[in-house]
Amino acid sequence: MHSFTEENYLKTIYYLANRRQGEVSTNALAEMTATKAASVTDMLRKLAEKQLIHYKKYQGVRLTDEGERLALQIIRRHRLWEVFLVQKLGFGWDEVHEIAEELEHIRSEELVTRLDTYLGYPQFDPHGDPIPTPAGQMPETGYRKLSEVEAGEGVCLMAVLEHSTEFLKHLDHSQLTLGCQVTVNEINTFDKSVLVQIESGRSVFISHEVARNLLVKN
Amino acid sequence: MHSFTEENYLKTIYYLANRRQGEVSTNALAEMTATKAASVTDMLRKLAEKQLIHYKKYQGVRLTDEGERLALQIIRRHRLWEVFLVQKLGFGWDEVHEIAEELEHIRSEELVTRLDTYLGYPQFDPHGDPIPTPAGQMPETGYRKLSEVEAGEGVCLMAVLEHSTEFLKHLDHSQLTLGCQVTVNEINTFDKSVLVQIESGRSVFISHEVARNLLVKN
DNA sequence: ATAAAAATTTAGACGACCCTAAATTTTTAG
DNA sequence: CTAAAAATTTAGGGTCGTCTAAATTTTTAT
Ligand SMILES: [Mn+2]
Ligand SMILES: [Mn+2]
Ligand SMILES: [Mn+2]
Ligand SMILES: [Mn+2]
Repeated sequence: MHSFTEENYLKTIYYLANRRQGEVSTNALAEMTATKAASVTDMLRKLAEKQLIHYKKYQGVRLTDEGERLALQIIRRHRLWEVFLVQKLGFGWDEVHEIAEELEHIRSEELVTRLDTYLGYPQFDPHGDPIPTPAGQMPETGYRKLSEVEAGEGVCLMAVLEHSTEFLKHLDHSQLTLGCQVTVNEINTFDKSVLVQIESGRSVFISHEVARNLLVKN
Repeated sequence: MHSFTEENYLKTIYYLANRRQGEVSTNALAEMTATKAASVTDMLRKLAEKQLIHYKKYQGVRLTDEGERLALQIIRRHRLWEVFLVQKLGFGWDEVHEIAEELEHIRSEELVTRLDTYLGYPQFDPHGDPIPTPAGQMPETGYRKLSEVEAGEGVCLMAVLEHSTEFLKHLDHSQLTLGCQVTVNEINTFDKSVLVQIESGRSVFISHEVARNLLVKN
C-alpha cells in the first residue's frame, strides 16, 4: 500500500512533468508540495526504491509506468469527487479542490466505480479537466489558450488552467462559464488584453493574465 | 487540528464508555484499536494533554465535554457517509463500514452539512444506529434486544448490534430487514432460540446469538 | 576555463505513532 | 492479609515524514 504522502508526490510529479516537458526537479517538487528540498530527496529515494520513479542523483525524476498508472488513478478519483461535490452537493467550483484533495485518497476501487456510475460517467471535472479512464488513460483535449486565439475567431470556453478561488470567482463575476461560446472582437497589442463577446451579447474585457489561464476549442 | 488516530481513539472511548458504564480501561482500548496497551498509554497521555479526556494513571479514562463533542461529530460523519454509500451508491449494508471508517475523517463542516441535506436529514444509518444531531446530541432510541422480548409480542426490527459482514449477510439470507414487523411465536427454553413470523407470513428461526444482536421496538 | 551561484544531497535530529521487555501498581484469591 | 495474577505504565527503540545546516555537484557568468 501507498501512503497519502506518496500518492501526493506521484500526482505532483505527473503534474510538473506535463507542464514543462522532461525531468522534474527536486526544487520544483519542494515548492509544489510546500516542503524543503531535503525532504523531497528523502521521498524520491523511497519512491525509486518502490520502482515508482526513475531517479538518478542530481538528474531529476520521471515516473515509471507503474508510477504513472498510480498518479492517473489518484487524478481520476480527485476529479470524480469534484464532479460529485459540484453536481450533487451544490458546492461552487471554487470550493471543491481542498476537499477533493482528501477524498482522492480513500482506498476502494469499488467506491470509485460506483461513484463514476452514479455521476453518469462524466468526461470532465468542474474545471474542464479531462477525467482519466478506468483503464488509466488521460484523454487528449487539444485545447489552446484563449490568449493564442486570433481576432475574429469564435471559440468555446472549455477549461481553466488556474484553480484558485480568486480566479474562479473572477470568472463567475465576468459571466465567463465553461461551455460558453465567445467571439474575440479585439486584441490590444500593448497589453495583450482581449475584448470578447459572450452568448448573451454582452462584451467582456479579459486581461492577458486571465486569457492565459482559459482553455478553448473551436 | 486532530489526527486520524486521535479521532479514532475518541470514537472508541465513546463506544466503550457506552457499552459498559463508567471508566474505559487501557486494555479494552488496546483490544479495540488493535494496538498494544503501551501504545494506548502514550496516546492517553496526549489526549489528556489536549484536554479531550480525564485520565488518572491506572484509573481508566473518560471523555471530557469537548472530547465527547468531537467523538459525536466523527460518529455523525461516519453514519451519514454510510447512508450515502447505501442509498446513493447502492452498496450493501455489509460493505460500507470500512469505507466510512476513512470518509469520517474528511475535514469539512460544510461537506457534512451539505451531505446531510442531500440525504434528506436521515435519522438512522443503514444499521439502524441513530445519527447524532448537528449540535452534537445522540438521539435516544429506547430499543431492547429481540432476545428480551416475551413470546406472543409483536415488535419492529430497528437496528443491529453486530456489524460484521457475516452477520449482516446472514440476516439478508433469513429475510430479516430493518423496519420489518416480527411476531415472536415461540421461545425455546433450553437454548433461548426464538421462532418469529415476519410480514410475509414466513416463519424464521433465530438463534439466541442472533437475537442478542437484534434491536427492536414496539 | 574557472570561480561564484544555484541546485541537490547528506548528516543529524525531531514529533507522531507504534512495538517489546521490564518495572510498577492494582486486583484477586487463598 | 498477603502473595500471586492481572493490568498498566515506563524504558528504550523503530519507521515515516519532516526540518536545518553542512557538504557536494551542476550550472552560470565572467
Ligand atoms: Mn482540484
Ligand atoms: Mn479540478
Ligand atoms: Mn460503520
Ligand atoms: Mn453503521
